[in-house]
Amino acid sequence: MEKEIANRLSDREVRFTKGRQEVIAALVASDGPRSAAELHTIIGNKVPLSSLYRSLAVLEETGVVVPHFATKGLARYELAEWLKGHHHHLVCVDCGAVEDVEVPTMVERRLETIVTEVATTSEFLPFDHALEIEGRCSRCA
Amino acid sequence: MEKEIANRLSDREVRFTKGRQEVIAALVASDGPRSAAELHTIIGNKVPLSSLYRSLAVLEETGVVVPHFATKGLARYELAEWLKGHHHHLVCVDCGAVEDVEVPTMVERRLETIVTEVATTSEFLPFDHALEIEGRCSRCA
DNA sequence: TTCCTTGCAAACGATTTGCATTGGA
DNA sequence: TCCAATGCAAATCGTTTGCAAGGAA
Repeated sequence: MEKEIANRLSDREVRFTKGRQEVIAALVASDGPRSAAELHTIIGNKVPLSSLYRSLAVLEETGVVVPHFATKGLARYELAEWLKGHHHHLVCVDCGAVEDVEVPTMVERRLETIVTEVATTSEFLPFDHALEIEGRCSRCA
Repeated sequence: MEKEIANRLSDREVRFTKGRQEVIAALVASDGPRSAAELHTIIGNKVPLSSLYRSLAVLEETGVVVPHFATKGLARYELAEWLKGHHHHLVCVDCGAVEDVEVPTMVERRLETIVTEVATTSEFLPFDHALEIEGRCSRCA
């Protein structure tokens, strides 16, 4: 996976520096989106936050990571769909943790059908959808 | 609708002051969630932002409004479901505007089925769900 | 009077930026 | 060599809070 990312960056003449590699490694190891502060901790406080934000900005512009906003004023980042596959999120209303869920292809198809149906009733051109399931995670239940 | 809100507040011994009424009026007139800054403009810059935030906090605690986070970590508020009904959102990837969509009951049922199916495969107790449809709105298309 | 609410300004946390320095092709 | 990437500190943005003044019960 780091290989595909390296190629993507080099195609766009963007360097895959050490700092950027650490961000990617941290995201690959995560089972859900992570905020800059969380990544900062995971990486071990080596990389200053400002550099982390800069790495995330570059990776976002290159289409490698994508921001996600589910809980109060915090951007969390995750690998783009072409890297980690299409998925949805379980958002804990108590602790704010966000976890990925894979949805079986069959179910995903039904969901796409719904999205199409909903969008045709409005003047809106849909490209994507996100299903956020809110509830309580196993730790908070 | 303002009547139901007034009752809810008085039941909880919370005053329905002029500032709070203006926030509600602005939200009732909107077709999607609105940020504090947007409400500030709609209301006409009369109410200072800090008071607006305080009104929103009280209305949120009383269950009259709910926050929504779709773009750039900006909080946008809308009337709670018991007031405006269950609905979903169309999020424009260009301008960031968020608009409500009503989903026919039949379709909504299918969506609930999907949510239940997805959640049973994980240790997660779902109470609610939000379907965000990302695309381009009629103005940006 | 006694709380609750407001306005203003200052404080806050998350994120961004300017600038001088470092590092890679 | 030369431009991009970094670290640090200061700035910015959205949001929150302390405090003194205003208003309702």
